[in-house]
Amino acid sequence: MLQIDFIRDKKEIVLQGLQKRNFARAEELIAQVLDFDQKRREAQTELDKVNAEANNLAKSIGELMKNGKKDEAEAMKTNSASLKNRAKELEQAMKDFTQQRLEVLVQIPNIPNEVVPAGKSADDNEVVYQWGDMPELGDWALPHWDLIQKLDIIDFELGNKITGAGFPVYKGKGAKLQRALINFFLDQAIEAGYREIQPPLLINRDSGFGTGQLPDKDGQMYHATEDDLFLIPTAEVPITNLYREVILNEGDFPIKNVGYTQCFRREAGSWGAHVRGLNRLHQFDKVEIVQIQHPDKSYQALEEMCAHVQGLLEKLNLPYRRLKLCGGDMGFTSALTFDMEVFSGAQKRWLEVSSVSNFETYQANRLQCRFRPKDNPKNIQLAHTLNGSALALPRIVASLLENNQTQDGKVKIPAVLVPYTGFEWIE
RNA sequence: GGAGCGGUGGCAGAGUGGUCGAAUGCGCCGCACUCGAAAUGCGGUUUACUCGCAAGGGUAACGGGGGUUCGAAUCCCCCCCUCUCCGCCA
Repeated sequence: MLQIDFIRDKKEIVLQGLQKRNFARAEELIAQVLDFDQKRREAQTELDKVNAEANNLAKSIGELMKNGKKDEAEAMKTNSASLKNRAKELEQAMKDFTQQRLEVLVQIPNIPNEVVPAGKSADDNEVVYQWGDMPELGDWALPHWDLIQKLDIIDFELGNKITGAGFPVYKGKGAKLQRALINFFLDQAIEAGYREIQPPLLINRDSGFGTGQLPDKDGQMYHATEDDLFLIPTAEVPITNLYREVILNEGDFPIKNVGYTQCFRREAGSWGAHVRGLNRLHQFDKVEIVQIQHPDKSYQALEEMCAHVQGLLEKLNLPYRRLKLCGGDMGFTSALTFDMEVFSGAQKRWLEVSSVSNFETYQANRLQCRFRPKDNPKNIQLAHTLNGSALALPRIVASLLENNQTQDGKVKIPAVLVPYTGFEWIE
């Protein structure tokens, strides 16, 4: 969430930024936040005074007791009763205003970076880079959902039996291909200086709040109600939360972690004709890179992360394009997001396979992830958080299968993966 | 799931009603000594909110919440978590 001080001091900048997102309720919510904030401060100022008075009184009574002046002490006690009542009222008021302020604050999205283009929907995203040759496939080319059935490597019917739609079963070379991709992505990230993390797949409410999934997006996560835990929608959640309520030293930067996890998404209400096959699943595999950075270096890091992701796609020889998301299409918590889309030759569609974002201090403020500047250790500041998929597997698999299929019904494995798969062809 | 122990500052660890935001040790920072370093000595070293142009004040926090009391780290109640043992089990 945005920092209250920033909203107080730079209200115009906040409003301008929110406008770029086409965030309709900006004026209203900002006014509410400032109002609750004002009331909260007034309550605190008075509460502090009352408490100070009560503290002094208690001290005096203590002195009198010690000196045996019991009568005088008793006389003062009545005074403190009324102070106590007043303090209770004020404390309640403080709590209420703080809570109300928070409730509004979490409804306000991040302010887009100045380079973010204005726009309303995915149609307004900017293609900033494109790489690779478009696959030239004949009419014989099959979409991946037909291919996987023919090759018998991924089974949706079995998944339906075990769980339900969107939970595929990977079999034989299909399973091995998954494992190969995961290992390839992890190895590449480690080589790029990331530390591998294996986090829990269930998270508590504090973690969900820290990265922004809670309070509003709980409907998108699977909920283990008995223990009030949530299945992670992405490794971003546990890995970023490693740094919740942490004060880092400036020398700790850059912090670069990578994790492979399965991801679970309810995807409520988002099913349709264009999400056939592997295009959208409830459970899928993803390797995620997460950085915690000094504010001065975070955009450099963002570029580095994009370059890493693009390098992976190039090594897999998948034609892709890089999009700079417009204000209207960006995620709630992001300040700048680049999406990578791969062209899938038989569906003849661009598929999003990665989303790389800088959240600046928006997540860090929720997480309370901060650092001490070297030159001024007292001046503790919020860090910047970033993350990106590197990469999400299902659509990579879909495009690999489609683009690398041959007319006689086989699929060629990209050379970089062969050491991981142990085979060159799926047939 | 049952029983027990515990939860205090960066860490370890004292503190069982007031003068305790908290001893002591370690760590860390600064200074002195030294050619330099080590050792030693001295000083400093939590965070949040808030008032103030500033200097500098105030308040809160000892797992979380509530209560008793003029006054709570300390007493009482509820909850959470760690650890140990038992049970179950990969």
